[in-house]
Amino acid sequence: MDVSHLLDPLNDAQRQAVTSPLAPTLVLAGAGSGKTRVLTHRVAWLVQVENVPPGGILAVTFTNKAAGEMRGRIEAQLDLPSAPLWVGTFHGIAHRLLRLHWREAGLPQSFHIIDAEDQQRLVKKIIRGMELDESRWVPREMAWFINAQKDEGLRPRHLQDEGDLDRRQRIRIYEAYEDACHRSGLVDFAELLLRSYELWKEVPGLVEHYRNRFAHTLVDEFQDTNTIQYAWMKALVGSSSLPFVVGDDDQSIYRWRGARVENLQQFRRDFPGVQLHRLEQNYRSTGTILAAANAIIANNSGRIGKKLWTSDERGEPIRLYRAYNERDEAEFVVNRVRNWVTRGGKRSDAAILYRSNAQSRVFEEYLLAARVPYRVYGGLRFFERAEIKDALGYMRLIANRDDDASFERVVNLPTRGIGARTLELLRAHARANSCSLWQAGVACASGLSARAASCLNAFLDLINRLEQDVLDLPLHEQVDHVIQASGLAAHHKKDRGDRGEARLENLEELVSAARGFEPDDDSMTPLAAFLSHAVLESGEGQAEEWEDCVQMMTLHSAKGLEFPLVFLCGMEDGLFPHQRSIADVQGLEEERRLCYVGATRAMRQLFVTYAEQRRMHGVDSYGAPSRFIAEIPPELLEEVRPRVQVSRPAYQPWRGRAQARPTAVQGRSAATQRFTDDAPGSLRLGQHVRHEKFGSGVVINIEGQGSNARIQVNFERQGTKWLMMGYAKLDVVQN
DNA sequence: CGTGGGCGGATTTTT
DNA sequence: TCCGCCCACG
Repeated sequence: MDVSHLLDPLNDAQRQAVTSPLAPTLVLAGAGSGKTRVLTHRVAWLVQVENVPPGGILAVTFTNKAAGEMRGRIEAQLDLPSAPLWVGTFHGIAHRLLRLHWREAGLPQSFHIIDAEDQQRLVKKIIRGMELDESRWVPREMAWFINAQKDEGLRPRHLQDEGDLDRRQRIRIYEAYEDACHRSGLVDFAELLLRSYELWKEVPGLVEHYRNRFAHTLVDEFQDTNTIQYAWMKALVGSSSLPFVVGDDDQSIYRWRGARVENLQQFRRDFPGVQLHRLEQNYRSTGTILAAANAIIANNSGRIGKKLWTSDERGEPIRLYRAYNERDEAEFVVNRVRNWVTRGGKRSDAAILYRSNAQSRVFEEYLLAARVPYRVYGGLRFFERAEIKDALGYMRLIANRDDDASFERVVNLPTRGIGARTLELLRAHARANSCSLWQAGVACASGLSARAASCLNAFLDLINRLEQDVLDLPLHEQVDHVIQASGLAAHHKKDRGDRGEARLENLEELVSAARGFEPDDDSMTPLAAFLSHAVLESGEGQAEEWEDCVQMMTLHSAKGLEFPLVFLCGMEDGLFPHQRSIADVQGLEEERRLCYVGATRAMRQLFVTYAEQRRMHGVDSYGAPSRFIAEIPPELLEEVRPRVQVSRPAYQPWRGRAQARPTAVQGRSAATQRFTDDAPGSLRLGQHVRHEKFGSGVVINIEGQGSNARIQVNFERQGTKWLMMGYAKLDVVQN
């Protein structure tokens, strides 16, 4: 068979990896080195050259997006439907296994998946049920604890209190949580993985069956696997199936949620004779950007080792901007974006990256003021919105009356006279009889006041009736009917204004989502399949109209993306690297990897900015420039400094000795200092000025324009004052 | 049962 | 500073 179409588009290293002999294989794939291409071509190679039937291949990723992309590219590559291949996320595949083997897994056939929010609510409910102090046993932290145990493969019975009373209590909460999940048939995300791992371990013959079926297991982003995912893969692969894993230890940024970079090294130990390939040629960035990224990451210890190179030109230097404060930083970035657009660039080619979400606000304000369209990634996603979860709550209750979380969610939404008193009674009854709230409702209807009883009965009847109404309807009509008949639609319609309207639109969008939904698993009802889909696939991009806009996101969410123009903002010690990660080496190295990820997002031009002063949580703080800046070789950097210039002739530059500010990069002065045209030609924030009466100070705010503008100056001796531009006699201090 | 004010807490995020 | 949560009040 002619395989030239398969191999021609590959470079040497990629070709080596794709055609790797049938042995355990590890591909170290640097940023932008064509990792996905290698994975998809490997699948095609296995099918077309090694004659592996597509059904014998399992490909695992972390995100639905990556899974979708891989599936699409495999289909294009093979030119046949990829249905027989199992391509999915760890969670999606675990889910599929549990649906197929629910009995062996000890789950009810109708088990439901709960998302992180549901989980936290449930944990909170349990803590309350145990009459524990919620400020001491913080639900969020307890949920975290439970997930961390599950990620390590640990059940309560595996845990010892070690004589520690706190720990003992945490284990009890974990136990109580497990009981509750069991009673209601609920499965959280970590449980999907752990349960399917236990399936391998405890059901005789099952893992052998899958081992035989999947002769090849491919794993993407291997550096992100946690303990249980690694153990799961290892158990599946056994000694007869062949693993092909791709990852980059330098891009491991999820240690804090259980990811183990060590799994890469562990893989080499666990599978002797591993074929190791390195993809080091980068097709994304300029030489300068790569040199900087390489230099930064070289400061980490214990790397497997890898050095990116490119045949691309050196390109522009990395530009460093030292802002006076976060507003100045935002203004600079916005000006640069406008500049880019003026010169014909697309807004969507520009990305503003930052360490934490809170930083987006200032950028948003300035982009808004400059009327530059933007999009912030990382808000609530479609299926996480309250109104959507309410509607799904009804659907879930229809599918499973014992789903307490959904019961509580919708029992009084819209309000129908079932208040806290009634609910407390039901909870007590449910607790006493170890039954669900629904069962408690059926049982205690008589023990309530006539009024409460009739309200409650009306609700029980409503749910029963909805189930009947919906029985023979196609999925989207089921959803529509429930939204209407439950009163949810009317409830939001009452709320005049943007918010209610937006919620109604989202509910309509839910109906469309249901209309477009294609179940991929016929062991479930379409409704059950849709509900699982809604939890596992949180709906990124749902109902998002696409416009050419500036992209804003955290460094974490930028992983895997690329942009011609990138701004790495807020590069200050304490913010990035984050204060909470600075103390230990591991934490700091992860921050450094994050910096590496950020830098390697840039294709043509990288800007690095930091603010000398930053207002956070209402307090001003003064951070030193990020230590990562100093790790960039100075010859790659060019410091951008605003031209110190006054727009109005009224301001006479003060002819004193220039106040030298410390150079941006500590201990280095090689960064080329050049005055550029960034200042809009007026007094800028951070400008040192002198007033004949108040003395010297610093401009900290500017409002308005022209002679009507007001400026706020922080005077050394007099404190802050607002001054009218037109009247104040200010001298600019050259600095 | 719904709202407003006081309080505490405030990396990073997918599934 | 700002957001979300809880409780007290109308």
